[in-house]
Amino acid sequence: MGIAERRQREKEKRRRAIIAAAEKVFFTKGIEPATMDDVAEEAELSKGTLYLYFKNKDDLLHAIVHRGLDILYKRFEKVARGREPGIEKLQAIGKAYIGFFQEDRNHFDIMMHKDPSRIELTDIEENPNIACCKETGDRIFSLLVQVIESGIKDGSIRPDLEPLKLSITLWGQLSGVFHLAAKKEKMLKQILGLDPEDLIHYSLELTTHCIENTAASTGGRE
Amino acid sequence: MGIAERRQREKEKRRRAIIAAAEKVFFTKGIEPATMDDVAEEAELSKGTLYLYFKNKDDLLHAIVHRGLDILYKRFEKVARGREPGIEKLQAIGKAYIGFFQEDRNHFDIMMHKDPSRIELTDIEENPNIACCKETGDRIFSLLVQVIESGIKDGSIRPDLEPLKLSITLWGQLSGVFHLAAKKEKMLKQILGLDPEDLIHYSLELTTHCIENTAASTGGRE
DNA sequence: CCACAAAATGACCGGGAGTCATTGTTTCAA
DNA sequence: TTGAAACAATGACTCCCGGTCATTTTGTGG
Repeated sequence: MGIAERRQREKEKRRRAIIAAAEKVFFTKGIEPATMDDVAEEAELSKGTLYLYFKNKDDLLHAIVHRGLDILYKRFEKVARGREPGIEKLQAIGKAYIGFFQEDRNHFDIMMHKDPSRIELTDIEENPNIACCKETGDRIFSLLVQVIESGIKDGSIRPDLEPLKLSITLWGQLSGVFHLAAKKEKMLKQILGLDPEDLIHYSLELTTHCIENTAASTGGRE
Repeated sequence: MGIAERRQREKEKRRRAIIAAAEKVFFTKGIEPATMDDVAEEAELSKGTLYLYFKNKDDLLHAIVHRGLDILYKRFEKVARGREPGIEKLQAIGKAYIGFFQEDRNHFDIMMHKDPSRIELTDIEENPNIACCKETGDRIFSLLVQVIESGIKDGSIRPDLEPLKLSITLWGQLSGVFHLAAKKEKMLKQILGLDPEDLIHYSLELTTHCIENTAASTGGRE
């Protein structure tokens, strides 16, 4: 009885096709100027059909944000797998974020515009898509917590720091600098003569310096 | 010839009255749900009149953001005046931000929703209100730069840090944590059992520890 | 009292988000 | 083969809201 399953697959496929069309439209026209009719045309569907797959424009946007978060998470995961000291993995995660910023600017911008921190508990029950988006956000947090814990264990990170609090703080701080760098890009460059990426690196160094365990008695690896 | 001047004053007064009405409406209904008709009714004016004083809804919002920034700046200025070491003034600025967060949550929320970093060079020439908003933002930055410079001079802040870069980084980091704390308030409390304000304090401590000059040879003041 | 300007008005327009009655398509039992 | 039930797609339509502009009201000076 594979009919139901086939239908399910086709539905999933169409859903992805709509997201792909929406990305194309949102990326080129910008979020607010882009209309649902635009997306419908790009997807070669009627507008009404879009609303069979997504609750509203916002929901569609969240699906894109979710894809972005997923891509970002995969970048993080890749560099956090190795056996390096925790502090180096944290740095690598920062660099991975910069890579995402440089190479997938479209997703980055949409994520900044409609950032994942919007997602609140109350929404989750009403909206499965958002809930799934939340999961990815949580996955990022727990990855950070793991890395920090491993860093404390291997002595590369100050042992007096609380992994959970620290991971949230780091995430908030880094996002803030990215946000600033992205939104004030022109201003930074033209008025202050600063390179946004340079600023992010600066922020990373500052933070790293601040959490690394300088009093490590185990005479350093390497 | 005081007629032109009086007219000018009256215009200014009406402008402020509209902003006051808009604050009332935006604060209670929320930014997107609130309509220009709502504001017009609250201000006891016709909708058309609003557009004699503000270019559009966004412009009106910026006026409110500007007021918020101004209030915040004044708080900063108050605590940055004294003769304390630079590092302590920086901490005090952080605390002042927390005070603003607690006591003027409405402005805070609007500033987070439509953050000042939106303001780009290109807009400035077309829109005097935005330009004036930018000024307040710059005032905050230059205050930070001053405090950092004073801190380096008095030996309380690491001398190898670049005041301009640092001030922007700190501002970005702090805003990021505030943003997270505000937007994920429920999630932090309910799932992780963390108090948002606690988190901000944590972030502040972390950063302070990171920029203070521990190698100060001058055996500490006090 | 008129003429002119400045200020205010609100009916109106355009456009986009979201709906829903209708139409088209697939499945399957009789 | 057919017809009816479930499922999927449609697009004309409604509603709402930001923004406009021809018209009216108010204030000023001769």
